[in-house]
Amino acid sequence: MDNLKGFKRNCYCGEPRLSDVGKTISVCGWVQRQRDLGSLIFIDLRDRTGVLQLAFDDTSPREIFDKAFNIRSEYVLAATGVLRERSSKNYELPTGEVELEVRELRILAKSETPPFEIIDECNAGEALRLKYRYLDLRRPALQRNILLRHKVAKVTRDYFDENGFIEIETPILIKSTPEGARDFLVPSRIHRGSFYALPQSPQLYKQLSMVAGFDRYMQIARCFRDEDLRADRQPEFTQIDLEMSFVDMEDVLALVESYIQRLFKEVLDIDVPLPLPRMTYAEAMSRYGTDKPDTRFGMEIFDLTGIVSSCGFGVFSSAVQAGGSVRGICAKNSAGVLTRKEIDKLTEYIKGIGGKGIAWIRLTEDVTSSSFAKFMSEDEMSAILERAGAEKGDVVLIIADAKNSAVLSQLGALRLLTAKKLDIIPRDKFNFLWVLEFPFFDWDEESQEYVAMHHPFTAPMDECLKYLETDKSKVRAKAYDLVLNGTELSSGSIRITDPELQNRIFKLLGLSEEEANRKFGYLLEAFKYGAPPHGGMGIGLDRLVMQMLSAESLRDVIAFPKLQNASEPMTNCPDSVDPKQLEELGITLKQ
RNA sequence: GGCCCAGUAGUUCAGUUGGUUAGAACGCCAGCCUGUCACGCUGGAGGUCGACGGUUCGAGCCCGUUCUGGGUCGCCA
Repeated sequence: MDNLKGFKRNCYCGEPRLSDVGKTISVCGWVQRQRDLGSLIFIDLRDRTGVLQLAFDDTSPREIFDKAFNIRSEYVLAATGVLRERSSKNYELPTGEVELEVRELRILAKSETPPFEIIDECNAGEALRLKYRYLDLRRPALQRNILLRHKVAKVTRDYFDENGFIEIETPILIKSTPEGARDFLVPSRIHRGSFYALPQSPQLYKQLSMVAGFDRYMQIARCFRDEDLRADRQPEFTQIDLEMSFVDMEDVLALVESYIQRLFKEVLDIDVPLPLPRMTYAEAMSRYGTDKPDTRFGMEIFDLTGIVSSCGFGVFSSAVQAGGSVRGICAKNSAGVLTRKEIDKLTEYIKGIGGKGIAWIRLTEDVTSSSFAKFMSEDEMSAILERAGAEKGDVVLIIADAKNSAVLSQLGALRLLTAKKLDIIPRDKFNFLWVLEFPFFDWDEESQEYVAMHHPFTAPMDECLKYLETDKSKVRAKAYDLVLNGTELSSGSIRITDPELQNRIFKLLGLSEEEANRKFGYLLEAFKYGAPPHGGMGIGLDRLVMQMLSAESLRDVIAFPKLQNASEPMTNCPDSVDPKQLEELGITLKQ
C-alpha cells in the first residue's frame, strides 16, 4: 500500500480528450476492471466523472507492470502518466480515444471483492444494496441521480434567491401537533415526561416568519412522518418549502410555474410551456376519478347513470336509485390483452379496494360479449356503446355503486391499472397540471362528520364563506396542488390571517377554543399582532427528482434511504439503546 | 393490520410428475494470451435450497407455521 505524499491530482478520469494527448496528468479513482492480456494490461479507473483507461505494456517499468498485474476491482489508485492516443479506439466512451501511459502507480487502498458488482446492470436486492449503500452509490446511474438532485437544489436556491426569497432554517425539535400524520417523538431529558416532535413540515414556523416580516421565505427542509412506506414515500423526505406575504393564489402559481420552467430548462434542457394547464378538483374527480390525474393518456371516465337508471340490470338501477351512479371507462384496442381472465383479475383488484365488481363489454373482431347484456334492451346497449365511444377491439369497464365517490375512485384506480397493463403511458412526457378549488371539508365515514381536508389554516374561497355554517359540502378552499404525471408534487394554500375567521373555522372543525389554544395558541397569539396576508407551497423534492429521472423508487434519488420497514440495514437503525440512556430520560419499556 | 409476489452458490436466476452426486450466467481463484474495453481460452473453488414442523421408503419441489424482502390497501390533515 502506498500513500498520497507528494501526489497531486490535476484531472478527473472523465475529462481527458484527444486534444490533451501528450500532457502529463495525475488521476485518482476506483478500479472498475482490470483486463490482463498477458504482456498487456488495461485498468479502467473510475471516479464520479467517468472512466479512464490506464495502459501497461513492455514499455512500462517492471515494478509498475507487476503492480498492475495484482490489482483487483475496487482498489483505490493514484496514477500519473502521459496521455496518448489509443491504437484501437472505443467510441462508446467519452475518453475512449485516449489512454494513460502510466509512469507512476500508487495503491491507496485495497478492496475485498464487493458483495455485488458495481455496474448499472446490477440487479441485487434492495436490502443488500442498502446494507452496502456506499458501494451501491458508486454505480454511475446512482451517481448521476444524486448529482442531478444537487443541480435541482442549486437551481432552486438560485431561483428563489433571485426572486427575493430568504432561506430560513426552522427547528427540527418542535412541539407535537397530533393532527394529520403520526409524529416522530423525541423524549426530553431536561423536561422529563415531555416530548419533542420532528416536523411533518415547517408549516407553522414559515407562517410565523411572515408575521416576523421576512416577506418571502424558502427552505429546502427535511420533513418527517411516522407512517408506512411506499415506493414513493419515505419516513423522512425533503420539501422545497416556501411562503410569501401580500400575495393571492395567482401570484404563488405564477412564481412556482416559472420556477418549474426554469428548473426543467436548466437541469434537463426541456421546455415546459406556460401557463401550466388547470383543472378544478370536481373536474379532475369526474374525468379521472382522482385529485391527481395522469393526463399523459386518455381513457377518461364517462357517465352512464342517465342511460341505465331504469334498466333491467338490478346492479345498475338499484345503484342509481340509491343516489349513486354508474360510470365506465373504455380501453381502446385492448380486447387482445384484456381477456376474460384478465378482467377477472381486475375485478379481484376492485374488490380489494372495496368495490363490488366490474360489469364489462368486450368487442372483439367477430363477437361482442358482455357480463350484463342479457338484462338490457338493445337500445340501452347501443346507447352505452355510443357514450363509451367503443369500437371493435375495445373493452368497456363499468362500475356501479350507491356511493358516487366510490364509483369515481374505483374507476380512477382501474384506469391507471389498465393503462399500465396495456403499456399505453408515454414515458417521455412531463404533464403538469394545477388542481384547484379543493373542497374545504372532507366527509369522514368513520366519525360521520366533516373534517378539514387541508390543514386548518387554509383559507376558504371568498365566495364560499357564506356556506360555512349552512352547507359544508359547498365550501371550497384557496388550496392548489401541482400534479406531474399523476404524482402529487406539491401542495399549497393561501392561509387564514383573520383571527375571527380562524376561530370560526376551528369551531366548525369541532376544535374548542381551549383545544385550539393548546395546540396552536402561539400562532393565534402571533396573528393578533399584525399578520400579513400570506400563502405558500411545499414542493416534494424527492418526488420531483424521481420524476425528472423517471426513477422507479424514491430510493433511487435519496443517498441513504430506508427500507419498507423503515429501517436502514447499513447502520442497523433504529436500534436499542443503553439502559442508562433510558434511565436518564425516565423511560421504562414494557415487557 | 389485510392482500399479492419472491426467498436455491458472492450476485441474478433455472430446477420437469416428489427419485442417483442440485445446475447456468456473471463474479471469485489459478494458468495461458500484445490492443482489450461485458477481452478471450483452459481449469478450479464455492450450497444448512430462509427457518421450524409435518406427509412420504424418499422433499429444493407437497402441507402447516414462521421469518425476511418487494409491491399494494388501510394510513399519509
